[in-house]
Amino acid sequence: MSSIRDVSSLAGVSVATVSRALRNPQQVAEPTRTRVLEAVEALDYRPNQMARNFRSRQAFAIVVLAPDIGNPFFARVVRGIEQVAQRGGYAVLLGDTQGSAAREAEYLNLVRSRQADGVIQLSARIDPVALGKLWSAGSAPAIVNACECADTDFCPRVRIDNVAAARAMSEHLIGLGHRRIGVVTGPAASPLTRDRLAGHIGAMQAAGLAHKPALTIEGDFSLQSGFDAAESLLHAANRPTAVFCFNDEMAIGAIRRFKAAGLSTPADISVAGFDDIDFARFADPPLTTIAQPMEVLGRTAMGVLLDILGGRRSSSETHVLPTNLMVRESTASPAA
Amino acid sequence: MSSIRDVSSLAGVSVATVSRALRNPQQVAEPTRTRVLEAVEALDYRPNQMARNFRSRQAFAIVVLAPDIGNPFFARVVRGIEQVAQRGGYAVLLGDTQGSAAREAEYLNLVRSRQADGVIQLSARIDPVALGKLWSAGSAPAIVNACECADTDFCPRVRIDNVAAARAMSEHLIGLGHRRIGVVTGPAASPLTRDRLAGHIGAMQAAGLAHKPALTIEGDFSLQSGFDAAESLLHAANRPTAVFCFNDEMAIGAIRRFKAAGLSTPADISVAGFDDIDFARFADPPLTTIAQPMEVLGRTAMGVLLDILGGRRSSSETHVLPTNLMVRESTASPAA
DNA sequence: CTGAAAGCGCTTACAG
DNA sequence: CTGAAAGCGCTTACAG
Repeated sequence: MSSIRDVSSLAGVSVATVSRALRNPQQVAEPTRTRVLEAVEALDYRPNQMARNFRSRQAFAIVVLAPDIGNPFFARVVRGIEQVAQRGGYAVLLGDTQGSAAREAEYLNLVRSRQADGVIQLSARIDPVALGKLWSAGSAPAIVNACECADTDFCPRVRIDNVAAARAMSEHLIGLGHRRIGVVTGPAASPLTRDRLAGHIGAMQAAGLAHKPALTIEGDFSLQSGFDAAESLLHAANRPTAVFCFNDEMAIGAIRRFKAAGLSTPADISVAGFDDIDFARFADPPLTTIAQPMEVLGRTAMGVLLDILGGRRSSSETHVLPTNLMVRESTASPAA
Repeated sequence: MSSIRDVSSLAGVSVATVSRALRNPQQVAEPTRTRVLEAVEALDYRPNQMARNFRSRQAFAIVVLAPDIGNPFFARVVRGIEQVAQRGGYAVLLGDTQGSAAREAEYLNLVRSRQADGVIQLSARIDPVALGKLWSAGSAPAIVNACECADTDFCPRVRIDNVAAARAMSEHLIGLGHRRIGVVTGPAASPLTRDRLAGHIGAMQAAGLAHKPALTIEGDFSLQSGFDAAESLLHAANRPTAVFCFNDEMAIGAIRRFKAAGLSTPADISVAGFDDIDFARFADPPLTTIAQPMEVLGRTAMGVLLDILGGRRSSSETHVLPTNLMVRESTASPAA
C-alpha cells in the first residue's frame, strides 16, 4: 500500500504539501494540487487513518454500551446512533454488555486506551461520575446517557418522561373502567421501573384507587418473564382485569400465557405494553402501548455527543423526547 | 495522561524497558520489572492503544456489515460475533448498511483506511472478489461471508444448508397433507430466496406435487411484507392451505393478516416460518419454524476471521451449521 | 505557496 | 538484561 511518501515523490513535492493538498486544498496552488491529486489517483493512495488518528489524538470512534442488542428497542436506538455517527465521521463500536460488569469494564477500557473518543451509555448501571474519571483532568468527559438514565446531571441525558408516559397509560386503563390493574415491571433496580411505577401509582391515586403491591410482578423485559409474570397474576387472589407491562415483549409474553389459560385479550383481560417495537403492531391482538421515538433517541444522543466531541457543548442538559399513547386492540373495558 | 516516557523516567529505565516489562515481562529482570510496574501503578499509566496499533499496523477492530441490526436474527448473529471478538481482543465496528450501497462503501473504507483489519459480511450483496481488492497484494484478505452467502469460494463462508432446511419444512407441510402450499420468499435477488425456494420445490416434486408460481409471493423479510403477502394469497384463485414464509417476521405478519380475514391458524391455514427468533415461540399460535443457530453462526464466523487475522488459516472452507425443524402449533393438517 | 523538521507514543532490531 | 536509535505515516508550526 502506498504511503504519503510515495505520493510526494511521484508528484515531486514534499509530504507536507501532499498532506495539505488533501486536507486543506485551498492552501496549495492549483497546479501543485492537481499534480498531487493525479499522483494520489495513480497510486490509488488512501491516507492511513490510523496514523492520522494517532497524530491528531482522536480515534473517531465511539462506543455504545447497550444492555442487549438482541432487544429490538435497543437495536433501533443503536441504529439511530449509527446514522448520525456515520454522517459525523465516527465509527461505532458495539458494546453489548449483556448485563456483565466485566464486559462493561472491558468496553470502557476502549476509551481509557484511547481507542474510542466517547461513550453513549444506554443504561444507568455505571455511575457516570466514575465514568468521567476515564477522561484526564483538563478535558470534558464525552459521555451521554440515554434511554435508561441515572439521577445525576453529571452528563447530558436523552430520555423520555417515563413517569408521565406510564401515567398516561394507566389513565387510559382506568378510563376504560379498570379498577384492579396488574403491573409487570422491569428489574427493581432500574430507574425505568421506578419511574414508570411512580407514574402508574400516581394515576391510580388520582383516581382514588389503591395500588396493590400483590399485583406488581418484577420482570426482566424478556418475553419469557412476561409469560411467567402472567402466570403469577393468574394465581393472584383477586385477578386483575388489566395488566400494564413495562415493555412490549413482556406484554406479548403475558398475552400468550393468558391465552393458554383460556383468557382472551382484551375480552377477559386487557394487556398494555411500552416501547412500540414493530412486533407490537403485529401482535395478536395489536398492542396498546407507549410509542418511544427510538431512532430519534439514538440520533439525539449521538448529536449531543458529537457536539461535546467538537467542543461545541459541554453543559449537561437533559433532552426529554415526546412519547405517544398508541391505543390498539389489546385493551378494552372490563367485562361487566 | 501519562505516557511511556513518564513511566520510564519515574522508574529510572528506558522506554524500551517499560515497553518490554509490559509486553514481554519475562524479558526483563525481576527487580527492574517491579520498579516499572510500580511506576505504572503510581501514574495510573495506560498504554496508548492507538500508538500501539499504529506501530504494529493492526487496528484490532473488525467491521460487520449487517443489512439491518433491527432484525432480531442479525442482532443475535452480531451478538455471537461480538462475544468471540471481545475474547480475541478485537472491537467490532457496527456497519448497519440498511441496504444502502453508499453506506456499505463507506464502511468498507474503514478497512481501506486501515481502521479495521477484517470484515464479516452478513449478506451476499458485495462481490467478495471486489472486496478482496481492499487488501494489498501480499496479504490475505480477511473476509468472511456468513448467513447469506455468495456463490464463490473466494472467502470462507459460514452458513446453514438452506436448501435442505427448506426442504425439511416443506416435507413437514406435505406430510401433514397439504397440497397447495403458498410461499413468501425474501427478495428475489437473494441467494437465500433461491436456495430455500429450491428446497421447497424439490420437496414438492418429490411428492409429485406441482409448485405454483402464482402462490409464490416476494417479501422483504419484514412483518409488513408478510402481512401484505398474506393479503395477496387471500385473493389467489385457489387459496393455499399452508404458507411457508422464509422468515419468522413474515410468518407473524401473515398470521395477523389471515386472522383479520377471519382465517385462524392452523385450523384454516397453516403458516410456517424460518429462523426461530424469540418471538416465534411466543407468537400466537407458537410458530413452526426452522431453528438457525444464530449465535453459533456469529461465533463461528468470528472464529474463522480470528484465524485468518492470526495467520492460522487462509483457505476458503465453508462451514455448514445444522438447523432444526421446530414443530409447534402454527401448522396442522388441512381441514377436510 | 512550499519545504525541512519535529513529534505524536509506541515497538523492535541492534548493540553492548 | 538493558539502552540508544530508528521508524511506523501522518500533521503542523516555523521559516523562507
